[in-house]
Amino acid sequence: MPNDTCHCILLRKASRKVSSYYDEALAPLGVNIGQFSLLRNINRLAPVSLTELAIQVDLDRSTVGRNAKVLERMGLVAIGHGEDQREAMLTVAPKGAAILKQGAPLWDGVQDEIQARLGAEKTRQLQELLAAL
Amino acid sequence: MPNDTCHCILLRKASRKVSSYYDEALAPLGVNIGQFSLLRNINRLAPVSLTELAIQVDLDRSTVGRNAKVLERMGLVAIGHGEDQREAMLTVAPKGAAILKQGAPLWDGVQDEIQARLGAEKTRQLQELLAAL
DNA sequence: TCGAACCGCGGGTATATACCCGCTCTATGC
DNA sequence: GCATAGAGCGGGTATATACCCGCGGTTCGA
Repeated sequence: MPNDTCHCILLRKASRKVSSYYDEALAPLGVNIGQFSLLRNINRLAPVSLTELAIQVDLDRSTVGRNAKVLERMGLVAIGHGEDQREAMLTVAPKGAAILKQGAPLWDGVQDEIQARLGAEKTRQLQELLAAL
Repeated sequence: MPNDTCHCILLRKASRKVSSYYDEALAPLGVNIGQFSLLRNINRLAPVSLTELAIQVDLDRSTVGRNAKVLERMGLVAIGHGEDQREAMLTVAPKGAAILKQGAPLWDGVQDEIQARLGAEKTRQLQELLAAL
């Protein structure tokens, strides 16, 4: 099996490449796809603790904590405390809600573009394969 | 389109997950899949400059430079100079060759495991889809 | 009620990744 | 031969990501 069919390396390449598509589209808003997606998840689950959010997005808790802190510095997310004093509860700030609204069509654009390029059937295949890995 | 069908986020998740499979398999050698793959590419192209290697592996030159420096610290790669005094020429050190030899069956194992799980047809589909992105 | 187990986080450390800037070396035109 | 343009790198900065450790808050059993 030749080196350039390594599933992992191909996946990583594709991941970097596709991420850059979304990053470019979202660049006018000053956020990247990782930040935008995290913001969406915070919005969906708010108020949510770091631990719960990390589980939901399938990332390490410390990673989510650091990424959330960047969003907080940007003024997109508020980090407060829950009843349990240990918990850092995340909510979307007004500025973050604005980004979500402005970003939605930009995100849709890239999404549609990719689906148009692949076609409906292959798009479905891709979703299925990625879930199966 | 629901949030959890974002092509980008799914790709990133799959990429992290699959990377961890390879990382686990290679852990006994003290290298991760990124390092192992880079080492393979250096071996394939040696002697090779940073710029050329970066083009081949589709990564930023500075990224390749930093990753190569880690491999050098590990004693797996030698970084010398070409005729052009500006060029950093990379070659695989003996210790790196040993890692390549020991790692090959470990890498094959994960590769086979994934293919067995997906089946031949879906494996082919995956390769095709990732290339089309 | 009080100590022990347990849970949630922050921060340290390390790699991965990209963009940009500045330095140095090379090549080219005059 | 020399000045200038261009190429190759290193390093700064910033985010992304994971693992581990220690601190502090909670809870529960004795």
